Formats: sequence, structure tokens, C-alpha cells
Amino acid sequence: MRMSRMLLKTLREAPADAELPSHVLLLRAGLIKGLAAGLYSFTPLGWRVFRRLEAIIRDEMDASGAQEVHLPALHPIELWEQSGRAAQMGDTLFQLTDRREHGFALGPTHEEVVSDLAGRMIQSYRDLPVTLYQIQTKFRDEQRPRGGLVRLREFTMKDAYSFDTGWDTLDVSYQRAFDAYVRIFKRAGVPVIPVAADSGAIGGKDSQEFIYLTPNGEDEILLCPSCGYAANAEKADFRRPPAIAAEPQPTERVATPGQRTIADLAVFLGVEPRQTAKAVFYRADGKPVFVAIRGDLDVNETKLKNVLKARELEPMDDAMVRNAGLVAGSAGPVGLSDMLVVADASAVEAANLVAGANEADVHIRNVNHGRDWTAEVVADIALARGGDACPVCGAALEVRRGIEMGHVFKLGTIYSEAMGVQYLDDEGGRHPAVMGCYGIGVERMLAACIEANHDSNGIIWPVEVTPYDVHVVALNLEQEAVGAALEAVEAELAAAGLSALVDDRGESAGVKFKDADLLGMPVRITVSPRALEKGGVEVRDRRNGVTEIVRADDAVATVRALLTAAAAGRAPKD
RNA sequence: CGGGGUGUAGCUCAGCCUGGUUAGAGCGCGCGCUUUGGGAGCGCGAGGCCCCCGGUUCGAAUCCGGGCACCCCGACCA
Repeated sequence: MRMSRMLLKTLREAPADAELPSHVLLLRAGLIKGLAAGLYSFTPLGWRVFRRLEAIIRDEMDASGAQEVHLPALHPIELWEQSGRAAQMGDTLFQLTDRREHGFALGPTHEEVVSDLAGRMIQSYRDLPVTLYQIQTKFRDEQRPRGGLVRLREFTMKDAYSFDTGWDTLDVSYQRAFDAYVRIFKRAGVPVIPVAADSGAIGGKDSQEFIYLTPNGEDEILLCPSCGYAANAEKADFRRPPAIAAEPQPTERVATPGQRTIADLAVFLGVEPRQTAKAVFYRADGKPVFVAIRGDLDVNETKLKNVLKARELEPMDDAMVRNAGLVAGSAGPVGLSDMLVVADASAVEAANLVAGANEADVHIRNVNHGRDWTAEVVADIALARGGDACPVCGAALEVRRGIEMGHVFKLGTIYSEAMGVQYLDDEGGRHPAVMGCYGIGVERMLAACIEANHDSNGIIWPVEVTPYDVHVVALNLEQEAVGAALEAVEAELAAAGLSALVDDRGESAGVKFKDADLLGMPVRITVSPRALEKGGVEVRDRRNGVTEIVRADDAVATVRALLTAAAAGRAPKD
């Protein structure tokens, strides 16, 4: 491809509204153009990269035995009502009506549609197991699109769904998908770690996310440096610091003027935070919920939401707090009525806690569960934090941030039951298929690929992702010798099956070199009078900038060697 | 949806506080000449509903009110 003919504009300066390195480079290299919040167009060069990522995904999915399908992006709303997710997705679901006033949704994901297809086609255990996948556009009316390609309203997902006769064979399908993901991210040059993840209110069993660790990420991950335990903060467990054991003592009211936070209260009364009870009030699907947890811990709202099987969980507003007879700063579980009380195990096990008296500036000492108050629900609803003890080995957990690249998830029979995916076993018995689902965000993967593969000059494409294998810079192209050498190099590259982007523009040498670095092809060849004088063409490794002059005849072999070394992850020679 | 910020040329921004000529710069773009090893030089030129609507005023990019858009931080997800 000749650059003089390509629709491509590189930017010398970064647009002001881009912050992430990947976003800046995507725009500066002219790979994407914004249309509106969370919506981007791909340029010819950007689309080439996108399609190479798709090709890697397709290749590995096919190799894993999955079969590609193509499902509609436009879904009858009934399908979403049938699964119950129209309500669950809420405003995230883009909805519209056709000319007959029938409701439709733009698919945010495809469990419903694929289940409908599978339900119509799967009849017997002989049809199972089967894994279907597609690479499809998804639509989500996100609360906040952000980070260039990191969080979009229209994006491409590779989504796969496995159907099995039972949980045991689902384990096999799940592992196959997992292994395919490991290979996909490796080939795409995106370093990821699998972490235990929340499976949501819908339930399901194992769920793991593939996370690209970066300070720019939106997810909080807890990692154990000692044993390798890794979990999304929503899911993470930890060993709580032990409570102080003691015999229950009689309760005692105590004046605590102005002591509204756990920290203040603990100092005021001369106790440790873990000797207090923290009270937090929520609305779960509109209903008031009182949550008690030991004072040194925080509530994990995801865990709480799951325990309550709530669709929506939000802090109570002030009016609701007053109506419930609660006093913020001095709230406690003693004497509450007309409200669901949920407690973390920590608040139940600990003896003689200090708790609010539901009266301004008054607390109660020596509050004990079972004697002074009772929780209807006792569960693990505590939030793991950096420094907490690893649930596996006890070492201090570290907090990192990351971007979710993919998610693998054992769904079970939730959708097969709702959507009617059933099979007959060898005795004629009818059962719902056991499902798994597996997603990868393709644009997000492209963003992470750039985050992980760039330097201050621009992108450094992994060999399997690069839009062209070689960037050929021609200088003084008007000189006959240069023109001839360029044509020879182009012909040899083509004959060797290597793709090339050829800078034949009338720009100055500096502009061409800067653009070559920015655009990030792994190898650059310079065809110029100076190189010809030295006996050939110049070949340069983008990774370290090292150049060598080789005979034009040897250019292809040299390029090959550099690409192979880069693909193998071998250190560039210097 | 809560908090913060920004809307002036394709991009980065000045001008706004303290209203007053034809609204500016750099980069980019077009033409000509010159130039070709790290975003070159000279000359000429095109390009603006100053986000939108309303108000104040003799007069608004500038002051006031109301919208909208975009970005960042939080609650949600691939």
C-alpha cells in the first residue's frame, strides 16, 4: 500500500480530550475518529488492525472446536422479557419500536438469542456438547462511556456459548474456552491474568475474568504476591482480623456527643474499631435494608446485592433514613423493627460491640448478637482491601487496577430453562442444557494491545496484530536509483508474502520517520541515496531502533529474522 | 445519575475578567519556489452560525439566564 493513496491523517499533537495512552495513540496514529461519546469510526489502517485481532480470535475459537454463527443485533423485546433481563438491564438496554409499535432492543449481549437458536435446533443428547460463537456488534447505553475504546456504547464482542448435558462436561467446555483465551491474548500481545470474578445476581458457578493490569483500569483487583490468589474486588475473600473474645457484659448507654464516625467513636471511647459495629443503610429494589458489620470492615456492595438477590442497590436517602427512625452517626441494630437486618458474620461473632442507640449522640456498649439484636440474614458481605490477609495463605493482599478483557462463566441452566433449551437423554428424559458463556471485548483488546505495546514515539505492534509487516520509507524518490531499488524491495516483499506500507509521500525525511515510529510497524526499511551508497537498504527494528544496512537481496531475510525474533518475544539485539 | 472541567479554524490554544473596527497564533491544508536521515525554509492563499436559544446593551466571542455536547472522577460492564 502506498501511503500517498491511503486515507490517513496522523496528528502531531494529541487531541485534548484523550487521556489514556491508547486513546492518544489511536487518535494520533489516525486509527479511529470519534463520532460521539462511546462511538468511534475505524479508518482503513485502524480497521486492518481490528481485523487481525478478529482473525486471531476466530482462529483460536475454531481450533478449540467452537462453531461460528451470526445472530441478529436487533432483538424482539419479548425475548428479553422472557428471560427477565429487560428489567434487569434497565436503561442500559437500547430500546426502540418498529412501525407497528412492536418493541425491540439492540442486543447488549446474546444469551437470549443464542438460546432461542439452540432451543430450536438441539433435541437430543447426541447433539451435545456444542459451543457456538460469533463476533458481533453490541449496544449498551452505558452510564459513562470512557477511555477511548475502553468503554463504548457500540462495540464488538466475541461471544461464545457452550451447551452441555451436565455440569461435568461443562467443566470440559469451560476449560477449552479458557485455554483458547490464554492463547488469544498471548498472540495479541496483551498480557492478562485470570482472576476470580463475581457471577452477578443471576447466579451460576465459576466465573473468571481475564484482566489486563494497568493503573488506568476501571476494575479493582486483589492479588496475593505470595500464593497467586487473584480476585476482582467485588468477589475477593480475605481472612478477617480476629475479634476480641470476651464474655458478654451487660449493655450500657453512653453519651457520645459529636462522635459520628467509627474512627472518632473508637478514639472517644478508647476502644479499637473492631470493637464497634458499623451501620449502613441501603435501599434494595426500593426496600430498606439495615446492614451491620464490624467497625474495622467495609461493606462489599456486590456481595450484599447478591445475598439480597437485588437488582438495584443504593444508599438510603436522608428522608428514608428519617422515616425509618435511624440516626446517621448513631445508628445501631438494637431495637430496630420493620426493616430487614443483614449482618456480616464479623458483627455476629464479635462480643461486646459498641453500637449506635438510634438516638443522637448516644451509643450502647456491650451489644451482643442473639441477646440484644438478631439479623435475619448473616452472610459474608465484607469488602477485601489492600493489606488484608489472603484467604488462601494469609499473606497481605495487594490492590491493583485492571481492564477486563474477557470473561468466562459457568451459567448453568438459567437461560436454558427460561428460553427452553432442552434435550432428551438416552432414556427419553427431558433436561435443560447446561450452559457456559465466554466473552471478549475486541475494541478493548485493541486498546490494551496499544497500552501494552508502545513507547514515547508511538505504537510498537505485536507481529500478529500489525496492520503491515514492514514500513518502507523512500527518500528522494525522484532519483532513479531510489525508485528502482524501492520497486525491487516491494516486489521481493510481495513475493515473500510480507505486507508493506510504503511511504512515497513528498514529505521530508523527518516527517516520514516520525510517522513510521508513530504508526508502529515492527520493521522499517529505508530506501534512500545514503543507504544505497552504503551498499543497500537500511533495516530497522522498531523495538530498539537498531539499524543495519543490508543488500537489497537480503532485505526479506533480515525482515523475517526480526519478525520472528519479535514474535518469539526475544530481546531485540543491539 | 452525583461531583469536577471544557466548548473560538481540521488539531493545540490565545482573546473573555475590564463589552467597541475586518476575531488571532502555531501546526495542518492549497498553490509556487526551494528542500529530503528525525515533524525543514520563503512567499501567496483558503478556511470561523466564537456550541445552541433567549436576555441585558447603541453595540456581545466577551455580561446574565436556560439548554446541549464532550472530557475527567465515582456507582455499572467486554
